Amino acid sequence: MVRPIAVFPSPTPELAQTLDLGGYKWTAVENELDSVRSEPEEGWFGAIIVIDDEIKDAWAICRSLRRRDANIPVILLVRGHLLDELNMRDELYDDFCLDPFHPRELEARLRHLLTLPTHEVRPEIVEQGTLTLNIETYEASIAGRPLDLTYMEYELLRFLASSPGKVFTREVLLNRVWGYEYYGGARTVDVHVRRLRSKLGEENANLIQTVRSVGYKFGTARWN
Amino acid sequence: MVRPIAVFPSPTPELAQTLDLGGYKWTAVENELDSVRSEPEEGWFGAIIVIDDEIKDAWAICRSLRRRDANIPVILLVRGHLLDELNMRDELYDDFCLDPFHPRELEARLRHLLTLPTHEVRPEIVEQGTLTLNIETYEASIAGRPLDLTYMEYELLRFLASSPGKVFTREVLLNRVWGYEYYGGARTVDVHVRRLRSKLGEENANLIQTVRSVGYKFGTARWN
DNA sequence: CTCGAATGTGAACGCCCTGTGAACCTGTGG
DNA sequence: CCACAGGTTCACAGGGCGTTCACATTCGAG
Repeated sequence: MVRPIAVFPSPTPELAQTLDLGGYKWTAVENELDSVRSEPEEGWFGAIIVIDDEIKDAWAICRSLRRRDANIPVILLVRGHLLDELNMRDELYDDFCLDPFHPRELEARLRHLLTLPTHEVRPEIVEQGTLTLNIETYEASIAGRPLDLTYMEYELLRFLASSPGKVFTREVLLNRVWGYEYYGGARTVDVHVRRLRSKLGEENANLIQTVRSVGYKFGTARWN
Repeated sequence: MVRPIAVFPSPTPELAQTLDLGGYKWTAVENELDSVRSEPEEGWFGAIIVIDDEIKDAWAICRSLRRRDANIPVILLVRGHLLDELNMRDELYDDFCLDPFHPRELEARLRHLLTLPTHEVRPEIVEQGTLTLNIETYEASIAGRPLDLTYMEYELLRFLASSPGKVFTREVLLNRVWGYEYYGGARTVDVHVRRLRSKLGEENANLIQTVRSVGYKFGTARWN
């Protein structure tokens, strides 16, 4: 996952290390305003809020996150003597971990909360312009018109569309979408791109753009 | 709350005391079969499963609870050196607590998980289009015509129909409907799907749709 | 403009996924 | 002991679709 986790306040070295080792991207936020301003366009992946000195600020951020999008997973780090703070505020967080924490416990909680799609009430959907991909149902549609895609076409389109504008070489695509080492079938990508374009329709074929001598990218067409 | 919490295995004095002081009713269960047999008519309020000696039994109970997809909240009590057990089994529990536990931490987790209104009571009747499933009587009918389904056919149909449109892999279906680890009998799912389709009748056979290379789903597009 | 490399395009091959019928196994009731 | 129902596994056939190839077209450097 590329989306960052919001961390309040600036994490201790132990916390930063645990996040880094877990492969998570994170961004420190200093206050509620910051948690809004620093939020990336795709939204936070989750939030880790330390309940310690600045208790009021911490809860303010939680409320702010809940108000904006109830589905952002929130994990609290809380000192034992502050456990009572959680009482009557159950709706402001999803999980908590006693601080100081055991790295493996926090790791397990992060994995459980963040990698499990069950907690996401909203259907997992990728949207780019008029293109909509529903991860749960494996359905795709563009401008309301449903697309009948095969498995590989769907996977390729999803991969491209989830990083709009970014160029991928054929080799990278084979690795990430097909999942095996490059064996010499680079043209396979071309053919799938072609079928995708034809299924996207005349007016949307340029959603997948060729970058000559490099590869392909997904981009909303701004000129015709 | 009157519904009891299932506790596996028989709780230690500390655990029993924590539950009693929290005002929870609880029932000790000894094994998977017990967790089904002892379940009150209104269903369990939640479950506390200790991951310790009888690991396999513990997970079997979790799978069994998850099988009747009423969202029974499951909290694990796990020794630190067994944390790895949780890996890849995220769908089998909702929260965990390191054991030995601090009473106030467990108390907070119980309150957080059990008092939140996220866990609704299991539905008595599932209706999707012309399909009707009566949970109590195990009766199914489509367009008024009653269906004569076997137990597994009924469970499979109910699971699929309760998340219309969502695609499930054979592996997930074996886990959630059959309730065991995936050992290679994926074709079992195919055969049951085929029988379901034939019993649904010619005109409704497409209610269960094949998503090639992925799995099966119930119904068609949700978003149209 | 010319040429070579990169990409688009149509078609054909063949693997692997799924549907399907039937056998096998297990438990239950008579 | 047999008959039967229901669940699981197996073998085989058909077809979808991913891959590859040959050829056409386009692009860009010089």
